Amino acid sequence: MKKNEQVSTPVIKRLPRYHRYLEELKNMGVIRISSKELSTRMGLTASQIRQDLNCFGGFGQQGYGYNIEQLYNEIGNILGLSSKFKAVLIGAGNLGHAVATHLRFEDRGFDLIGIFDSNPAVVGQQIGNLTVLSSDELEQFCLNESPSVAILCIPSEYADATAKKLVSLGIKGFWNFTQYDIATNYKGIAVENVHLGDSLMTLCYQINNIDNIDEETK
Amino acid sequence: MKKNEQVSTPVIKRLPRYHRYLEELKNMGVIRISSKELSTRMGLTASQIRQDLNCFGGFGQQGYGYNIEQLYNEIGNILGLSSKFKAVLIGAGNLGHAVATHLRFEDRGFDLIGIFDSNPAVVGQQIGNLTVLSSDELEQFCLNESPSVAILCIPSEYADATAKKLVSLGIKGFWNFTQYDIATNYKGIAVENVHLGDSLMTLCYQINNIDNIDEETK
DNA sequence: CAAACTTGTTTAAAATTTTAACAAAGTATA
DNA sequence: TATACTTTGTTAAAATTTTAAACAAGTTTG
Repeated sequence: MKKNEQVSTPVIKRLPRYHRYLEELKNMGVIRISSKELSTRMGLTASQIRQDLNCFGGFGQQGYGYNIEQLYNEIGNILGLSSKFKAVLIGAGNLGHAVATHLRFEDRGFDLIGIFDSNPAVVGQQIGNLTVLSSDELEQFCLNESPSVAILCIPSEYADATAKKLVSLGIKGFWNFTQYDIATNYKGIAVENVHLGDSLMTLCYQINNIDNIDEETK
Repeated sequence: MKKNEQVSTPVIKRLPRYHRYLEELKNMGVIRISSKELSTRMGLTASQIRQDLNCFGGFGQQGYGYNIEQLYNEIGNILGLSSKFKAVLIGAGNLGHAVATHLRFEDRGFDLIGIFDSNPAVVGQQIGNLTVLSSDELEQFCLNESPSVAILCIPSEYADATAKKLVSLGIKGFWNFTQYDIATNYKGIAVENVHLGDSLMTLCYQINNIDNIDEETK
């Protein structure tokens, strides 16, 4: 580790991407790579890669480049992927169900330990190795297990109240799939707002303006 | 409409958020709002809102502010939400299923007209008012229906080949839920990469660095 | 009519990204 | 071993983008 300064958000957001490319290279059996070659693969400049990595320390070697497995592990450490933050999923509808089964939480610093829904038709359902519990049990569950993260897959109108309640129960981070914006500058609370609807609208804009997009790339 | 210059990506990405807040205000029956009040609600500056909107024209009135319904409609027009781009969903696993049922495509410029999967156990399944078709039928379907958008909810290893094939079949935009990065500077192709895994890793970093996050907000 | 608002627009400041450059340290090779 | 080559870490500077501030001009309101 090197600097004590605040690392900028754009840099942080690029780390998972580096991690992905390095994982792929690792799986392909590649041993080492230079910032130059990685940059052409990723569509960045070598300079940016070196500068991003240098926010955290020097992981490469002059004349050699980066050892892929080592760099992969280093970035994993920076992201803290070996954490085991306990997570609860609130809302086990279609989306919640998919989120619970689709993401590899264990590889990304989380341990999904509880799923809750208010719909009696869903309560009791088995998802992965968890049984959906009633929302009525959420409070007691939090007192017992002290999860640190909540994944919100509930209707937007309940988001604000639910988030407030969860904060009072000790939740420290939200992965928010509702349309509601959870304030990102809440005291000591971490928030990732996903907002799939926004993404879809952005795509709509892009398609409507493809000519301009081309213009931009020139 | 006003300027011919290219509007920057961050501005575009904020439009759906404005749209959301205005929709909420509209539903609450509020008639008008000033950039000042909207800014405090959204946690932005009034200046930024006025400058963002001015990329597209002047929709307000001095001394009055903005008419909420009018501004809501204007932003909808800018985004092109009344388009009816034909969309196909590739991959009807948990995630694809959720995406198909959870998003209100009609309100966001799209019309989901086909769902495809290669798993025989899934083909024939009913999702909303659509029946899952076999991937073998995709090509013919595209030739018949000419969809302009593809939603990718398939394993990452098939993403590249599938995207290439779809482009050759006339697809103009991708909503990509795979881990693979679809090149965003492809000819005249629009891409929205969702990358839920990246988002989760970013959340992990944030929680591991909550102290620093607080520091940042000071 | 005058005071209070609030926009559209300009100008300035701040932050971020990109590019360039290069000494130092390693690798490869003869 | 010596020499040429590679490539990092780091600094500095330029370019771009984003954010904020400021204000004239037009509206509303009492």
